[in-house]
Amino acid sequence: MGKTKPTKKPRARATVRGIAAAAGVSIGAVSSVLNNRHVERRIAPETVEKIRAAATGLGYLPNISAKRLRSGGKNNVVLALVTSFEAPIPLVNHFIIALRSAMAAGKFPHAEGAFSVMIEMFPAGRLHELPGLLSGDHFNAAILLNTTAEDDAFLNRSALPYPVVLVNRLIAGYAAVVEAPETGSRAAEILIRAKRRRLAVIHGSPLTQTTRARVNGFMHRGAELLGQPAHEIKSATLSESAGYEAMQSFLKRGPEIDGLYAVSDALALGAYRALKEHGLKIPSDVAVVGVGDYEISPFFDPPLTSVGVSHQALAEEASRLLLLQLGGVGAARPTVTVPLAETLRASSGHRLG
Amino acid sequence: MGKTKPTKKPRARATVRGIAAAAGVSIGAVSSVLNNRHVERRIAPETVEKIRAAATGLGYLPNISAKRLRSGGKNNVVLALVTSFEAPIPLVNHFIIALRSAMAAGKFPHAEGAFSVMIEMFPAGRLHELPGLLSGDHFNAAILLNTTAEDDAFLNRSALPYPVVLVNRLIAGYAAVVEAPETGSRAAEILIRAKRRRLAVIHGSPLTQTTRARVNGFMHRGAELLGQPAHEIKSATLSESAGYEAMQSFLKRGPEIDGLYAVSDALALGAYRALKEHGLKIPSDVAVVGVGDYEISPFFDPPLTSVGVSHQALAEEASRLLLLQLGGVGAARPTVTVPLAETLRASSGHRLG
DNA sequence: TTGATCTGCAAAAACGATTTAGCATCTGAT
DNA sequence: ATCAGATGCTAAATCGTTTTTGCAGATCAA
Repeated sequence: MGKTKPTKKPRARATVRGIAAAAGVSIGAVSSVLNNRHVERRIAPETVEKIRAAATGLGYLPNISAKRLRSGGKNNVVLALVTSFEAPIPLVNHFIIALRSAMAAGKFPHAEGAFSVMIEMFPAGRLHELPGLLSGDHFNAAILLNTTAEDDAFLNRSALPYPVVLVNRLIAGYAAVVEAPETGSRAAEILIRAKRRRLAVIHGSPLTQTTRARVNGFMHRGAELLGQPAHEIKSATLSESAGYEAMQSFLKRGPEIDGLYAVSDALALGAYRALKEHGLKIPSDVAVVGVGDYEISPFFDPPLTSVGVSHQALAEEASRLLLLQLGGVGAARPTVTVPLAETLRASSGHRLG
Repeated sequence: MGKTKPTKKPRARATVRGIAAAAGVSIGAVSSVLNNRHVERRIAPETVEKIRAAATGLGYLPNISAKRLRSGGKNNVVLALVTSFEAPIPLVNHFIIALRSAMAAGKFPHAEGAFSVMIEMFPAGRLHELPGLLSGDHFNAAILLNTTAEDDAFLNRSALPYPVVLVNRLIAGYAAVVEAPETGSRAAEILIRAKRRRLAVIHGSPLTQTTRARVNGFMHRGAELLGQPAHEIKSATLSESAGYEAMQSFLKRGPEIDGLYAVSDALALGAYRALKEHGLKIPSDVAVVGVGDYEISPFFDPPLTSVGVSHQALAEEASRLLLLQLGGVGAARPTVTVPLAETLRASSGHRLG
C-alpha cells in the first residue's frame, strides 16, 4: 500500500515491466536476473534478490510468445492436432509421429526441420469455441480429427485462414484424407468367401460419416450377395464394454449368426468376450472381421482379421497433405483416399497361425 | 530481377515487411489484406491482388509468436509434454487429457483456463538437443516422460528454468511422480497366494528405473517367500511380438513354471499367445499377473490380473504437481508416490467372471 | 471556386521480452 | 589530484505483427 495504484485491474498478468516497477529497477535488469545472466551483466547481489522476490511475489510467468519472437530465428512453425475430448485418442499418436517424421525427413523446406506440434482439444460439437481457430493466431496449420456433425456444419460455413486437413470427413473447400469407401463391402465379401451366410454388423451410435459408410457398404454388399439382410447390432458407445453388452443382449434374443463385422476393434474385442461366454467358437461358429484400428489385433484370441486403412497410412497421408499446402501450392485442396489393407487372420478362418 | 537485391540471404523467411517491399506498399496494408480486412480498410482491389501475389510468391507463413504477442491477452501459458520418440506412447494421451482437465477445472488461476499444450519429442538419449529446453522459450512448464539413463544424467547436471515434473524417475532437484515401490513384490504375493511355486518374470531390455524396480521387487519377495529364485525372461523390446518370442523360446528350453509376472501388459499379451500355443492353460497351468497399463486388459482372454498404478492417476498427479509449481509455490519440488491398484481377474485364478 | 466527403494508403504505437551500448559513480594506482 | 578501469545500472533497439490515426489526393455538391 502506498506505492501501488489503488485502481489496478484485479489480476493483470505480471510482466517484466511490473517486476521492474515493483523492484524499482529497469526492465533490462529484471530480464538479466530472470535469465540468470546477472553475473555477466554485473547486477548487485541485493538487487538480484529484490528482483527475484518481486518476481515470485507477483507470480511471474514469462510470455512465451514474446520470448520466442525476440529470440527470433527458427522453430516458429506451429502445427496443431485438433481433436475432440471424447474421441478414441490412440489415433492421435500416429499423427504426432507422422508429423514429426515428415518434418524431420525434410519434407517441408520452410521450417528447416524446426517446428512445434500443439494438441488442441474441444468438447464434441464445440469446435467453433476453440481459441485461435478462426483468428489463426495459435497455429500455422492444423489436422482436424473426430469432429461431430455440428462441427462439420460449422466448418462448412467458415473458411479457416490457414491450411487444414480433415481426417475421414469430406467438406467442400477443405483438403481431406479418407478411407477407401469399400471398407464395408470388402468385409462382407471376406465373410461370404468364408462361407458365412447369416451376417451381422456391430456398430456404435451415433454413426459418424465413416462408420455409417462402413455399415451401409456391408449391408448392401451382404444383401446383394446373399439375398438376405444382415442383422444390425447397436452398441451404446464405441467402448469394449458397450460392445460386450450389445453383443450379449443380441445373442440372448436368439438370432443365430455365423459371421460378424465390427466397425471398430474395440467393439470386436467386446464381442469376442460375449461370443465366448455364449459358448460360440471363433471362427468355427462365428467368423469375425474388424477394421485394424488396434495395434494389438494380431494378438486377439484368435487373431483378428481386419479390413481397413492403417492409422499410420492415414496419418502419413494427412501430414503429407498438410505440408504440401503449407509449402505453398495454395489453391490445391486435394482429397486423398487411402487404400484398404486386408489382413486375413484366424478370426475369419483364414489362417490358423 | 532488377529490384531485388542480389546479395540476399538464400532463404530468409518471408515477413510482412518483405511482402510490403515486394508489392511496393506499407506493411499495414499487407497486414490488412492478409487478414481479410481489406474491405473495412479500403484497400483497392488491384493492391489486394498485388499483395496476395507477393505473399504466395514469397511463401509467406505468419509468425505465430508475433501474432499472439500482438493480439495480446490470454492463452499464453504453454505446457509441454516431452517424451522420447521410442516410447510406448499411449501414456501420453492420459497426460494430455489430465492437463486439459486440470486446467479446465480451474485448478490454475493464472491462465483463466486458457493455455496451450505442446508435444515435444526427442530421440532417446538426446533430450539435451531439444530446442527450447534450456532456454525456456518454448514452454512455461513441462512434464517429462520416458527419458533414458543418459537423459536423466543430463537432467541431473542441468537446472531447467521452469517448473518440471518427472514421471517415474527420481532426480535430485526435480518434482516427480512415481509408482509405489512395492509393485513387484505385490505381484509375487498374488501369485504365491494363488499357490504358485515356480515363478518367472518377463521384462524388456534395457531396464528403466521403474521396470528394474518391478523386477527386483518381484525376485526378492519371491525368493523370500518360496526360498527359490524366479526365472527371468528377457525380451528384446517391450512389444507384444518380442514378448511372444521371448516367452516361446523360454518355453522351448523346458523350464516349467506355474506363475508369470509381466512388467508390461504388452509383454503379457505376447506371453499369452506363446503359452496358449504351448498348450498351457491360463490360469490353471500358468497364472499371469500384469501391470494394468493397457486399457483393455479386462478384455484379455482370460482377463488379466494386474497390480500397478493407473496411467490416469499418474497423469492426474503429475498435472497437479505441475500446476502447483506454476502456481508459485516455487521452492517445493515434491515427490509423490502413486498408490497401487490391485485388480484381480481370471488370469491369476481369482475370478472367473 | 471552395469546402466537405470519400478513397487509398502510410506512419507509428503497441504487444513483452532480450541484448547492446552507454552513462554515471566508485575504486585504486600514480 | 588525476586518470584508468571496474561496477551497477538505464535507455534504446529489436523481433513480426495488428490496429489506430492521419494525411494526401480525388470527387462531389453548392
